[in-house]
Amino acid sequence: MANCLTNLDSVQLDETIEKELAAYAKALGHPARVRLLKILASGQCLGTDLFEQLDLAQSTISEHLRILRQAGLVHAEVQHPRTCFSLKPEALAKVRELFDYLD
Amino acid sequence: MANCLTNLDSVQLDETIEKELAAYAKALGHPARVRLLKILASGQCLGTDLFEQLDLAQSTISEHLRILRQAGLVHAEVQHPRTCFSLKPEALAKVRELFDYLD
DNA sequence: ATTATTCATCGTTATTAGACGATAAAGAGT
DNA sequence: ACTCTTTATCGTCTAATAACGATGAATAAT
Repeated sequence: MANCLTNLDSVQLDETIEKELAAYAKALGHPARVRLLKILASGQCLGTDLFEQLDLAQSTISEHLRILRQAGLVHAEVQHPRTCFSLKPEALAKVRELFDYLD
Repeated sequence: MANCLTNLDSVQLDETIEKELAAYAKALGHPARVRLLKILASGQCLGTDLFEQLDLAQSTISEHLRILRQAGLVHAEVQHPRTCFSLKPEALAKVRELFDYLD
């Protein structure tokens, strides 16, 4: 068993961080949502434009955007009949910070 | 619609990266798996020790470990009857690198 | 008032994920 | 050969996810 870790007590576990990181990761856990974030990373964008960049039904993309919004990664500003989507400026930094928990 | 992005053509999309990042993120998308990674980040560990750190059935944790292995985040070295689990050294760096795609 | 546009939501279906207990497998030690 | 320990796998159940088409809601423009 080689030099396996003996004192696991010294590992500082934080359930809150674990849940937060997992929630962000889950939101990122689909290629379509990664693509949406990538597009939004270069500037805010209307729904119609986003719909053109993915080979999925409008309703499906809308659902992915809802998941990203709910995770706090994306912001939506309604200007009927359009909606302007944007990456939440602090979002990526927050994910990186949480990810550092694993170091 | 303010200053919404006009030329989406300039956004460089990479489907391979999107899939890779999504796959890693999916593997990270559960609090139990984040915890397992956190523990392994401080050193390799036998299954029995891991099982004590989570309030889940042994079979469930084994399944989470399988997912982490399959995602390339964790390595398992069998030394019957035990298995020594360890974080793949390059794994976290790889995730960070992929995450930079979103910048 | 009517229409056109855009995005969200609903209803449905199929697939995947998460959990558990029970069982199997694989040696190590007796 | 048998037993013990440890981890993986199986079978089952429930819940969540992903996808679609169709419909609904909200307003600006006609």
